[in-house]
Formats: sequence, C-alpha cells, structure tokens
Amino acid sequence: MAPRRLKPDQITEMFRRFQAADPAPEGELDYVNPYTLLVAVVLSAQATDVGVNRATGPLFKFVDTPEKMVELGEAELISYIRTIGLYRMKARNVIALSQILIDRYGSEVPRDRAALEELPGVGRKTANVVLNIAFGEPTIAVDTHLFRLGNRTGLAPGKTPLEVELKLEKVVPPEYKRHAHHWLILHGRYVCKARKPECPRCLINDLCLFKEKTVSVP
DNA sequence: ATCCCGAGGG
DNA sequence: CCCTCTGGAT
Repeated sequence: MAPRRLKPDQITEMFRRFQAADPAPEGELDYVNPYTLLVAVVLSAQATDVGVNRATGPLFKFVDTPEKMVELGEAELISYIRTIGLYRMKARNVIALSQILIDRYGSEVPRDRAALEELPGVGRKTANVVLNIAFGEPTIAVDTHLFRLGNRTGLAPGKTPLEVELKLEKVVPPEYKRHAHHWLILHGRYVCKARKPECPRCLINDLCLFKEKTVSVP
C-alpha cells in the first residue's frame, strides 16, 4: 500500500512549531572541537548519548587531537570506552581514523563528505552529523530516530535511511534544513519514542499520520 | 543478512 | 527475559 505522506503546508507548519518550541536546538553528545565531535559520533553507534558522554568526559580531558589519540593507543582507548557497545571495532576505527587525519589532512577534520566517508567507522549518517554540527552545513543525518519518524509521521516515508534522507532534502523547507536533524532527533528521543510514543503531549499530533496514535483521555 | 556488543528500560 | 540505543563493514 502506498504510504500516506504529509502535504507541503503541513510540513511547514510542523517545523514552524518545532522552531517556536526550540529556536536553537543542540545535540547531546559532548565534544570540545571538531575532532572530538567526530570521535563521539563514531562511538555513538548503537549506544546512548549518556553512555558515550560518560566515557568521553575523562577521555577528551586529555585526548583531544589525533596525535594524542594515536599516542594513547588502542588498548588504552579501550579502557576508556569498554562500557560502550561494539567497543573493539570502535577503538580500532578511532585509532585508524586518527592516523589518517594526521597523514592526509594535517590533523584536521576534512569538510568534505567523500573524505569523511572514507574514514573507517564513518558512514553517511556520521558524515552528515559532522558536516552539520562542526561546519554548520544544512545536511540532514538520518539515524534510527529520523528513519522511524519519517515513516511514522508521514513526513518522509522510505524503505531505507538514504531514501528517507533524500526525501527530507526535498520536502523540508530550506530555512528549516539546518536544524531539522536536531528537532527530529530530540522529538524522537523524548516524545515520538520507538516503543511507546507519547502522542498526547506531542506538539504535532494533529498533523501526524501515525495510525495507532495514542489518544489522550480527558 | 549478519556481526559487533555493553548499558539501561520494561 | 526481552528490546532499544544518534551504524558501519563484511
């Protein structure tokens, strides 16, 4: 069956409300510079931001450059991030990625999608987050939250994250693109949750096309 | 499609 | 016990 989708004026209204409620949304991953942001996002795969911040707090206090990370080494890095899921692969990727930044990019985080996606542990979603947060570009990173909301609300239905991203690129009004990722991710994290969406206190529940919408009982 | 892989919630 | 959490590589 063809997925129902919101109309342009409804989408504009949706983002108008998001902006009114939270004019300058921010991500919840802690970082001190573009490099630590990149590391934090790599570590955040299949992990909670709280869990990532707990590990990166002590780490970034001393290790905030690619050189210091390579010097720290994989085994030591693991001692910091052992409480995060998938830590072996992540530690290996962070060390390798740091060495590549030193060798090819003068220890800077490249402001370039292709260059970012060549780094181990960095895919399209991570590259989009870095471009958006570190460099202020209007990219819309589609993670598990955006993918769910795009389909559930009718904002941008798609079978894959990339499909949802390209559709968002088309339907989100230009003036809202820069913050679309943050608004949607925060909404997905606290209100439009995967398990038990709290529709009664959702500020766009009258626009949303979710069929099993929970209704408030007066 | 499957693996990686710990913490927290229900 | 079950599932989910700002995925990526094979």
